[in-house]
Amino acid sequence: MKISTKGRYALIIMIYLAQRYNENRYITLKEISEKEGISLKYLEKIIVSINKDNYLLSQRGSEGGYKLATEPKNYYVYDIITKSEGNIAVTTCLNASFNCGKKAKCSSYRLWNDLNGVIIDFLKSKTLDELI
Amino acid sequence: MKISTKGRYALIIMIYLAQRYNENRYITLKEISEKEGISLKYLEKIIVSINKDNYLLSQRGSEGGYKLATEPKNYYVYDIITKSEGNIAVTTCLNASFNCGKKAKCSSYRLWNDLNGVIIDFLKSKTLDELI
DNA sequence: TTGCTTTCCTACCATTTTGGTAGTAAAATA
DNA sequence: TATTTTACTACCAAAATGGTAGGAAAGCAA
Repeated sequence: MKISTKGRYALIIMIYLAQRYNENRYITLKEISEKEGISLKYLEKIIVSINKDNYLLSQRGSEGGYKLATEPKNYYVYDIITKSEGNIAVTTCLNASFNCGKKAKCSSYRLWNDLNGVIIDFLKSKTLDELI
Repeated sequence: MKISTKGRYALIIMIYLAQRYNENRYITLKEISEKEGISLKYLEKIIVSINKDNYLLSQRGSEGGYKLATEPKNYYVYDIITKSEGNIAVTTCLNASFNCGKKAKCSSYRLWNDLNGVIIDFLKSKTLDELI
């Protein structure tokens, strides 16, 4: 029942970028790595998964790095976590591919589904601008 | 970000017992194992962790088994899950032993702490009688 | 008192997930 | 052209997950 370091570090990266949104510059992972004390190589791997569908703006070479593509208020924690962690369903039995043959009439299933809803609602209610 | 089979099966066991609370008999794990299609040996291991502090009534030998010690409405899903899964903190950084040196001023920390609160409140609001 | 049943207890283990590291290619800039 | 930085691929050790196996202890029935 844990959000792993992928999700946690992803949020740290995004908060770091959001706090510097007004500086309007590309921020290197090297800088984030040094300031936050997280391995550069691991950050690289994590940001690649966040940056699917060009969620961020990125630029290679010197003076390159990453920055938010739009204002912090448009970035939902829910999206950051699902991009970095993948499916966050609270039990495997919530996955469509899981087939125990009694979902509709299973009271456990309904409970986990409700809990999942509560978690998703919470994460969707939070944006980066609330966190900076 | 998952509740493992331990927690899921623990809840299945408890719902099974709760549904038969009025029969006022000891129910064997063999019966639950066959009805729910879960390995007997694994259920044994799981129920031992649930049954800490005599959370249930148990009896060995023939005509033995397990039953609820009190009415289903007195069993909270929160207790069932924490007994079977252990600490359910949503991130490792919520644990007291985790020391990054900036908890109070960390906006990520506050977010995870709030999420954790939402989850705990939900699980504490559900009792077995609501699930049967 | 002898089986049989059922919980209780301790080990063990294969597979998957987590939390990274390493190396290199490609692009951009100075 | 050298340097910087992202982008991509492969690998790996340690921990967690999801069990299995074997037997001891206790209680009931015949």
